[in-house]
Amino acid sequence: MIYRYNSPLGPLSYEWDGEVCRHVWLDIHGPENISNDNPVARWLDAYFNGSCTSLPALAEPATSFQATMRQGLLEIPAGEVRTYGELARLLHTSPRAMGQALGANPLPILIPCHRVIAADGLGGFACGVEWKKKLLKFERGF
DNA sequence: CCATTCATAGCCT
DNA sequence: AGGCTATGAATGG
Repeated sequence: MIYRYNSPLGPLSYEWDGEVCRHVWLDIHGPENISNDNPVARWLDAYFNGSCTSLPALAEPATSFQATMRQGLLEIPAGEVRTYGELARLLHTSPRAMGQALGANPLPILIPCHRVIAADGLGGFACGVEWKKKLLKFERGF
């Protein structure tokens, strides 16, 4: 089931199948099903409140590399950022592959891919850099 | 200092 | 298999 969540930064959608969260979209994706009675909504409530709670159950990563990347991303504390190059060295891969893998990440925000920026600037964001800017500004505010 | 080029690794068709 | 990146470092003007 696809749900809608109205965050202070704008509307977003996510798919919760009762067991795990499968997708997150940073726009209005499907029909407008508002529900606060699932782990994803509760996590989002906490997140936009500035507090950290344990993540809801997430769908298994498609590849082992994505699993590694997810692990690496979760190491980044809120409000901090890493560059693609730093993460690439950390995960023993190349910066280019990082961008590719991050762009393929189906779970933005939950997996904090917005905390990864280019060495000399913001870098890109699959759902629009506006979201990335807003998220980083929001996290810096705390 | 700005523009262009290339190496690089994982993803998609 | 080939092309495509949400890069980064090196090179040339």
